[in-house]
Amino acid sequence: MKNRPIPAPHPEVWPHPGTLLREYVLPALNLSVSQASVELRITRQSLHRIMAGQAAITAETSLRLERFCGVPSRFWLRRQSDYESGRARDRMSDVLAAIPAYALPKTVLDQIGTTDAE
Amino acid sequence: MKNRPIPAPHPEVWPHPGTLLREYVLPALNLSVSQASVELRITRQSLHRIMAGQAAITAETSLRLERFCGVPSRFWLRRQSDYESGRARDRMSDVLAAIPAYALPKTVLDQIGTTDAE
DNA sequence: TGCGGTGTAACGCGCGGAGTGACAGGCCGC
DNA sequence: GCGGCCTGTCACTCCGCGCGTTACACCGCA
Repeated sequence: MKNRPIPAPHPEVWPHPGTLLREYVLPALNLSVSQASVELRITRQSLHRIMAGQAAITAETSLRLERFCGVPSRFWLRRQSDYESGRARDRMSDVLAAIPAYALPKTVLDQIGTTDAE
Repeated sequence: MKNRPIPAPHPEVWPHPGTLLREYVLPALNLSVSQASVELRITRQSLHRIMAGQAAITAETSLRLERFCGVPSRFWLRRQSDYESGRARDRMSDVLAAIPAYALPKTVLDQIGTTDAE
C-alpha cells in the first residue's frame, strides 16, 4: 500500500456513497473486503474502486447491496445520483445558464407526479 | 422460466421517464421536439431516443430538464433509477438469491441515514 | 517462511449515451 | 408544382466508464 502516493482521482467536497461501505457496513458486519466481495459476487478490485469513489454504484450493484445488508437499492442509487448531479452541475453551469427556464402549470406538475411522497 | 421471487409490492414498473416529456412537458410548453432539442442544447435525435426509452436520462440531461421546465433533477433521476433497477432486478434474480442476506443493526442504519426523508 | 488480506496499477472488453449525417415522409404557404 | 419546417428512424462513429483480469508490493500472523 505504501508503494505510491495515491493521486485521489478528484479532490472532492462531497463524500462518495462508497465511503458508507467502508465506514459503516463492513465494520458492522465484521467482514473483510475480500470476504464481502466474494459474497457480493463481484471482484475485490471492483469493490475497492467503489469504496474509493473511482467507480459508481450501478443499478446492479445497488441490488447486490440491498440483498447483502438490507439497505434498499433506492438509497444507494439516490446517493449516487446526488453525487453525480452535484458534480455535473458544477461543470455545466455555463451550459445551463444558456437554457431558457420555463415553468410548468401546477396542474401539469400534479399529472407528472413531481410531488412524490414517500 | 423460474418462478419469480415475489413481484415487489411497489408496482414501480412504469413506462420510461422519457414518456413524460412527450405526454406532458412538451405539450404544456407548446414546443416542438426540434425546438426543445435546440433549447436544451442537445440533438434532436438524442431527445427522440430519450422519449422512446432507448436512452436513459443521465445526470447531465436531468439538470438540463430541471433548468428547462422546473422539474427538479432528482425527480428525473429517481424515475430513471427506479426504471433501471426494476429491469436489473428481473435479470439478476438468480444472482441475488446467491448473495447472503445480512441485517444491519438499527444504530448503523441511523448513522448511514437510511431513514432520511425528503 | 508461507499464507491470507489489503491497496493500486495497467490492460482490455463491452455496454451505452451522444453527435453526425442521411433518408423518407407529412403539412403548410407562396 | 416548389421550398421550408417538422417528424421519426437508421447507421456510423466517438468516448466515457463499469468491470474483470493479471500483476505487483506491503502488512500481520502462525
